[in-house]
Amino acid sequence: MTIYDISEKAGVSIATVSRVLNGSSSVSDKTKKKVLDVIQQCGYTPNAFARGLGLNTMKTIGIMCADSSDLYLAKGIYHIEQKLRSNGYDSILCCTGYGLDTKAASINLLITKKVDGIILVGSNFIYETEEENRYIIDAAKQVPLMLLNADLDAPNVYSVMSDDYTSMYNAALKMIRSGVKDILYFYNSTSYSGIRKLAGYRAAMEEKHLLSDERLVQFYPGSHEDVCAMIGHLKGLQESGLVFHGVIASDDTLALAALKYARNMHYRVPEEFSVLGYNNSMLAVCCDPELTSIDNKLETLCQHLITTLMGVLGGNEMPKKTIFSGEIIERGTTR
Amino acid sequence: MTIYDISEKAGVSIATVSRVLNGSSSVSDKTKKKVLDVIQQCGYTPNAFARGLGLNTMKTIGIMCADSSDLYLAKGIYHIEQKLRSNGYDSILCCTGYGLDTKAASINLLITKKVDGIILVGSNFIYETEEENRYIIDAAKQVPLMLLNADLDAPNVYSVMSDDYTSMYNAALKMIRSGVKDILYFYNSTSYSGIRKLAGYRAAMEEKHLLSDERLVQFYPGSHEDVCAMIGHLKGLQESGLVFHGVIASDDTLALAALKYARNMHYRVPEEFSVLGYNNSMLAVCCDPELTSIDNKLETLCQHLITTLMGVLGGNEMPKKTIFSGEIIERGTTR
DNA sequence: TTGAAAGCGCTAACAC
DNA sequence: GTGTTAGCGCTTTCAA
Repeated sequence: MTIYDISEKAGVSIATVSRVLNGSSSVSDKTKKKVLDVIQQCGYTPNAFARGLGLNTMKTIGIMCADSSDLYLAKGIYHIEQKLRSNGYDSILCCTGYGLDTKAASINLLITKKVDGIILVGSNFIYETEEENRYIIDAAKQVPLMLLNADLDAPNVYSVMSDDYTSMYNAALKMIRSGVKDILYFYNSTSYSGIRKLAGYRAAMEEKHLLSDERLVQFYPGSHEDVCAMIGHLKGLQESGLVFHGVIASDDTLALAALKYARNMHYRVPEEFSVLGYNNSMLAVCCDPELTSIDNKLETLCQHLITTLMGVLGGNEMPKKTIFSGEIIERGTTR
Repeated sequence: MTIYDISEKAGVSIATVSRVLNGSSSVSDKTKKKVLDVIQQCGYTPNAFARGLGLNTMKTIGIMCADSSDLYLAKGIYHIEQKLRSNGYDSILCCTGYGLDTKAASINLLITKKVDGIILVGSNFIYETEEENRYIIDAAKQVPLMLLNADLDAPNVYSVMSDDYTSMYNAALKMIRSGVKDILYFYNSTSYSGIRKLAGYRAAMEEKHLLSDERLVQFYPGSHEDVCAMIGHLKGLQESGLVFHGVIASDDTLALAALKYARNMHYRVPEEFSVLGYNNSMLAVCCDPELTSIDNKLETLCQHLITTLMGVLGGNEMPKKTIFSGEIIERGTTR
C-alpha cells in the first residue's frame, strides 16, 4: 500500500495525498475528507524510509548510556524517552558499556542511522584528555550532542547538569557541623561528575582542616551492584586501623553499603555514625533507617535537556551549558 | 557524500560500489581495493534510509516496555539490547506506560518505523480478553512478536517465560513447612505473570487448608516505588485485626516494604516473621537482613528470546513457547 | 567482471 | 486547489 494506491483510489494525485498527510498548504475540505477516508479504510501508513530519504531526517534521537540497568541512568532514560515522544521524536537506545572503543562505535552507528541528535546520559562519556573526547567532538560536527550531567566545551555540544560540586560541598559542611569529624568519602567513578563530587567533599574537609589522612578518600573499584564487596572494602579499611564515623558516598548504593557496614559494627545510626548518599533513588527509602541523600533533580535536568535539544533542532540559539543545583533530602542517617 | 561521489572518485559505476559495500557477487580484487580505499579516505557511510527503502528492512528491533525505570524491566532491556547488538541489530526503545491505548499506539509506531520485529518486555502487555490483546495479534501479522515473561497464543507470537506458578508454589510450600501458617500474599500487578504467581501461592495454601481468610490475598494499588504507602497498606491490615507472620510478595519492592513493616512491628526476622521477594534484584541485598527472593533467570530468558527471534528472522521454524524454571535464593528473611 | 537504468515511496518546487 | 515531475541514495536486474 503506497501513496500511489491511495491517490488512485481517491481519484487525486499523489501530491494531494502527500499534502493531506502532512497537513500542509491548502487542500479543499472535500478532497481532504475523501483522501482521509481512503487512507483510513485501507489502513495505510506512510513508509518512513521513503520519507526519511527525501527529508533526510527520521525524527529520531539517539540515546546512549553505559548501562541501562543502572538505577540512575535508567530513570534518566525513562524521562528522556517520554519527553522526546511528547515532542514527536522517537529514540534509538544504545547501551555502550564503559569502554571508550564501544562508545565511539556506538556513536558512529547512531550517526549512520541518521538520528537528528544524540543524547549522552551520564557523565562517564567524558574523559580527561581532548584526544579521548574526540569521538564526541567529531560526532558533534554532524548532529547536535546533548550531555546529561557532564560537561564538554565543543561546538554543537550542549551540557545540562547538576551542580554536584556545590551539593557535595554543602552536604559535607553540614555533616561536619553536625559533629562528625572523621568523614570518609566513598566513590566508584572518576567520571566528570564523580570528580566534581569528590572536589566538593575535599573543599569542605580542607576548609575545616579535617582531611588529615588521605585514606579518608576511598575509591571502590568493584561491581556497581555488589553490596557485599563494598561492605568488605569498608571492613578492610577499619581493620587496617582507619577510624571514621561518617561516610559520604558518591551514590546511594555505596551509601547503603556504608549503612550496612555501620550496622555490622554495631554503631548506632545516626547517633554514632552518619551516612549520606547521592541521587535520592528508591534505595534511599528501602533501608532502615532511611538514607539521607542528595537529590539532583534528574527530571528537571531531562526536561531542560529536551527543551534545549528541540530548540537547537529548530535552529534557535540555545545555552551551551545549564546548571541546576541539587538539594539535600534529610532522612534518618544524618543528624 | 553518496555512492555517486565514491563511484566517480574510484572511476567505477555505482553498481560496483554497491557490490563491494555489500560484499556481494564478484568484483575483481583490484577494483574492490580501489573502491575500499576511496570509501575509507572519504569516511563515507551509506545512507540507511535509501538502503532501507530498497530492502525494506532496517535491521532494527523495536523494544517496548511499560516503564524503563522499573528495576526489573530495565535489566531486561539491558540484556536484550546487548544481545541484539551482538547479532547486528539495533533497537528502538518505546516506553509505553501502562495504558492499553498508549501500548497500541506504540506498537503501531514501531511498525511504521519498519522494525523487523518487536519485543514486549514484561507481562503487563497481555490482557485477559482477546479483544484487549488484539493490538498484539494484529501487529504480529506484520512482524514477529516476542513476549518476555508473558504468554499469548497467536500466529507469529513467541513467548519466553519463567515458570512463575511453580516457583511461587514451591516457595509458599517451603515457607509453610518452615512453620509459618498465616502467610499474606502481597501483590501489585494482575498481569499474566502476576496472576500465575498468585495462583502458585493459592495452590500451596489451599493444599494445606491455610487460606481461611481471603484478606490474606492483598492487592496493593499504589505507586510501584512508594515504599511508605506499601508499609501503610500492611499497617492498615494489621490494625483492622488481620494476623499474619509471613509475607510472600510478587516483587522485591513489596517484600522490602513487608520487611520494614515487620521491623516496625518489632517482629524478629526471620524467627517471628518471614518475608519472600521475587526477582532477586539488587534490592534483595540492600536490606538487613537480606531478602530471600526468587530468581527467575532473566538473562537466560533474554538470551533465549533473542536466539529465537534471530531464528524466526532467518526463516527457521522456532518453538512458540519456552519455559524456564526459577530458583529460590535463600537469604536472611526466611528460616 | 562491470555498467546502465529501473525502481523503492515520498516530498516539494513549479506549473496550471 | 490541484497535478506533474524531478530528485533523495541505494539495490538489483539485465546487458554487455
